Amino acid sequence: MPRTNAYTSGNQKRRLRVSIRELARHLNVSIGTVSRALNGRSDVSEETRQRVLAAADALGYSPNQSGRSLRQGVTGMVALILPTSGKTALADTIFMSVLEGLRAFLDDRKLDLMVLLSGPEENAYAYLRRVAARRLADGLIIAETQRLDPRIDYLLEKDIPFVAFGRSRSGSGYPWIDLDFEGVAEAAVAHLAGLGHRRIAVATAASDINYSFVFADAFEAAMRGFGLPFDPALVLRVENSDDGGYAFGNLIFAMPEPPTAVVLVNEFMAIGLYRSLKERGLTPGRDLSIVGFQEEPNSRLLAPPVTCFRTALPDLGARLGEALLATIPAHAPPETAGTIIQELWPMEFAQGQSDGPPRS
Amino acid sequence: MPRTNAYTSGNQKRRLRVSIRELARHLNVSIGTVSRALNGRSDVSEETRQRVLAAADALGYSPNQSGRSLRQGVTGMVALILPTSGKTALADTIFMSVLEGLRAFLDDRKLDLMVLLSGPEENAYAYLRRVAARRLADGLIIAETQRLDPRIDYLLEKDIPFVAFGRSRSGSGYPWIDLDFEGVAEAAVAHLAGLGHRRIAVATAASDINYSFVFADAFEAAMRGFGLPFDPALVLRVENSDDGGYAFGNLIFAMPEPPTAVVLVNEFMAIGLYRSLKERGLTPGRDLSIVGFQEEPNSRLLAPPVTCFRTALPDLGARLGEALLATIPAHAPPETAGTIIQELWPMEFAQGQSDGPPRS
DNA sequence: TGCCGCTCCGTAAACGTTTACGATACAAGC
DNA sequence: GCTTGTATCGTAAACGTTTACGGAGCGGCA
Repeated sequence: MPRTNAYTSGNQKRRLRVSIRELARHLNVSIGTVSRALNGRSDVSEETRQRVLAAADALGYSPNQSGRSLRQGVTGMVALILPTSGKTALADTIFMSVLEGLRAFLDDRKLDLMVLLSGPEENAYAYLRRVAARRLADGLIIAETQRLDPRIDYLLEKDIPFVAFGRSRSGSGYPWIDLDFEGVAEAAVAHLAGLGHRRIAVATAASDINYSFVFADAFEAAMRGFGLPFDPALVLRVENSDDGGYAFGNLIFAMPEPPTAVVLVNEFMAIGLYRSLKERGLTPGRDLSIVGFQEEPNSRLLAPPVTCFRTALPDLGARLGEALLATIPAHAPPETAGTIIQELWPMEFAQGQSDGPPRS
Repeated sequence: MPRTNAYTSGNQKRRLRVSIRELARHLNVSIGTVSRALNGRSDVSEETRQRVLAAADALGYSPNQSGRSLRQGVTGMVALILPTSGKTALADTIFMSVLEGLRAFLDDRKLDLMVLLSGPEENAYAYLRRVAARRLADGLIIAETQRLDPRIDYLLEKDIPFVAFGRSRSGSGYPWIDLDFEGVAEAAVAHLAGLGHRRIAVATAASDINYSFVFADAFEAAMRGFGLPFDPALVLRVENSDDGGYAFGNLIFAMPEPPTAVVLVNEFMAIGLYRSLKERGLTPGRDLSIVGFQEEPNSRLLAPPVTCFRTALPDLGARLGEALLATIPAHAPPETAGTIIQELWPMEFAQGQSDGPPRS
């Protein structure tokens, strides 16, 4: 197929795309020299380098990425794969902050970040396979790890560099960063126990996301650790959204003996829970103590402000970048090359006004 | 540099990546035949095709995207470039819905969507140049178009297929989809005028985003059109966020003669404005009529619900995809090939409870 | 003069595909 | 038997880079 260099059909014919070959011909030098000049190698005279740079600018030349990565075996890109679950608003706001930190981190290292949307959760695995096999990126970041996550098994088997945002029971020995759900559960229970609460409920996510199990287990361990009575009926798995929090509220107040305090696995739920309380004429912090998880930008709207655990999400994003790069031979800084980073990310306590001593 | 096919250093040596050449050698056929078999061409016997498919699966072969796009001149990807402005929450929630529609649309056509984050607004142009020149994607979608947007000039000059989400004064004859700000402004003013309001303020964005000017201008035209007094002091440009809405509230109530109704360019502002009203003991809909723009998921939390104009964002995303594909020769469906789609996207009125007749 | 080393540049191979073209084998038609 | 057509496959070029290697030119030194 003879694809001659296309011209626009307009009156001023204009070359669509100039290759390094044409640039070299235009300069009367070899393409090797052009490449060396553009890539800042030393074995080219300063004079020709300037000539090349000037001509490249004049002709609007820029290297073709496909040719480049084909030859070098490296794309210079990092992909983050995000399930765009319809309701799971986690992708929306919290993640944007993590993303910004990650992006800035990669930007400093001349790498580009591309976010790929895998669509609804059930397609996540199929999508990953499609994308990973094509080697669009030098490394992958997967999010919202499931309790058993076939993506992890696949990536391990194929030896594709990746880091997981969240743990999983699948595979082992792979890099991950996860929020310190255990630490939060313990600190939350300690805080509430210190206020005098003994009957504490927990709201965790109903999906297969790994942390929903981790958090529930950690909660139980903490309750027992502090010598509080643990009632399995007070561990409720609801939808991971504000609607889930609303449902949670309805559930606990339908109990013969409602809890006096609750711990939420995230703050989306706080929004709905507040709504549920309001409908009953109850006040957060007085009639029910609420401790949330990661601060969610929109929960600033809530009054009274939610007592929660939080962290600097952009820093977390940057750390994800570090963990990923350490597993990519071509991009790993010498000091961390080959290191497998597995890290629980600490959260700090932020006192709000949604908690207090039990009322009765 | 002889990069022999690498092996892992583990005990069970495993080929990292198998190329079409090795697959062909393993099958004792030519690489041409393998390629034809995998790509579903007709000039290969059904028997060999099955053999090839089986072997490809067994060896875990999948084609290298760089080689593929180098040869074909097409990447099969579409890039959406998103400024990740720190405060402009527009990127966060509204955009996710548009994205999902766009993703599904492209997915049906075997194209992949990558979202690229250009960082803070001031870097948007530099980032676009970097990314566009490398031809990572067959087409680009740019968002948050500025009043004068150098990105558009650049893309037009380089003949790179793109569609803009939002109009601009830069360039012309390029495809875009934009919300019907003019229609909304007129309908909003008509609605409020019908309720008896004469003194109406508008809150628009303080940034250089194009629609903030369009909206303000359309508002003025509508006011004059309905024979209402137009007071330039009632056109306020505030930060495009809930904080901006809060500031807007403080501004109008500091006026000697506050407006009785307001129109907001988006609903983030409604959140802050409600806060401002609440602090003054005022009630939306009774003390101040509020008409918002695109419904924002989190504004569901507001009570009373905001009267606003909205639309099905995923459909809009799909339309963006159509407009883009029409400009990409390799991907355009025959019926729209070469068409330049420029479209104002209609919004529909949604009656809430944040408006009513003026009080005094 | 002969040799060495350095600077600069050209040559060509290689990365992994796709695909136009030609070659082969075989069946069908005269 | 010869020609023609069809099905199937191999060959090789091409996409746009990067880079190992070698060669030319030149100055310095013994």
